[in-house]
Amino acid sequence: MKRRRTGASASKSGGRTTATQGEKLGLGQLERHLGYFLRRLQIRVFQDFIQKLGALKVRPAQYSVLLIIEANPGRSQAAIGQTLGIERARLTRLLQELERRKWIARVASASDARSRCLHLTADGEKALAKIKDLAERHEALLADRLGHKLHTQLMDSLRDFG
Amino acid sequence: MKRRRTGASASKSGGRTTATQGEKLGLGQLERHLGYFLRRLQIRVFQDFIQKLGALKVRPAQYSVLLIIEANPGRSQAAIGQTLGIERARLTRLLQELERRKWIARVASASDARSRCLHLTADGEKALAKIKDLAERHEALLADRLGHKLHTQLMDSLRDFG
DNA sequence: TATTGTTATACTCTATAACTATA
DNA sequence: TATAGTTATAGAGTATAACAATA
Repeated sequence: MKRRRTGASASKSGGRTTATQGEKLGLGQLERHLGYFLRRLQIRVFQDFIQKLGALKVRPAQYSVLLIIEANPGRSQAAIGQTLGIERARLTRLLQELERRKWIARVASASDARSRCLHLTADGEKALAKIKDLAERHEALLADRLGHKLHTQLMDSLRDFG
Repeated sequence: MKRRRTGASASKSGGRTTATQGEKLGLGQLERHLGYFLRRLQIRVFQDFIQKLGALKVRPAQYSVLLIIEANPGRSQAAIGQTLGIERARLTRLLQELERRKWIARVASASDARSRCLHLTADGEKALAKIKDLAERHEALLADRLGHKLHTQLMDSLRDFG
């Protein structure tokens, strides 16, 4: 018996009253939903990221925006929002925070007065170097935990759904 | 050319001024992070779930709690929270909503006066039957979109991380 | 008319802390 | 002292709507 899925292992006449410690319940139909397992793993991955990047106070969404700006300097907020699936109102606040920290600059577009072109500042590039270093360690740990084979396999499977 | 990953396809002298429509930027280092793809897919899956269950106003977290109660009637909030990784303060509010809808009942525990045992009501069982029906359609569509082979593969890979 | 970026509101979810009543 | 459940607060993320400036 490896795992107890349904058991009514009541704490009634049990030896100790250590209560509900370590008891795991059955998942029922939840066992059949990919979304559930996807969510659980995603939360674990993000929590590790947030913890590892905690010292620099960088959240996953901020990190993703910095990487996109680095890879596509001079593009508009609209383009970045569309790429990452971040709603423009949310992106505005997110970018304000990055600008407050002097990591990015928003310059008026020459071709469209409504647009603002996004760039990393020198400070931003320096900060991002550190951030990427920590992020790589995070990813390496994740690959270790999942097994490098599964890590690659999952990446390849999921990448085609962006 | 299927997808443009990095291109500097500026809208300067382009034929139309249809702007940023359909332009996708490169992901840069983001391409190497499993968490990113995990998150994107999870969001898509949940959005489809929420849309399909929208008529019944059931969110994924509520659904998961109903299924756990169904599979483990009479258990405490603490046990359910631990199983699903839902913090107890959050679970309290979530259960209050389900109780308000008469889908669950919380009865005082005989063995521990602090505890409340959770059960589905008759209404709750009826509602859950409908909900499960919609949830199965959601899962079937997901399997279709991912391909049944990949769907199974992902389930098997992710299940072992709960 | 449509789009860019901004502000504002509301709701969900997560993370805490503090409190009560029991154990 | 530790646990079960509750209340409250703060922050992130998501979903809207409305607005000004520009296309």
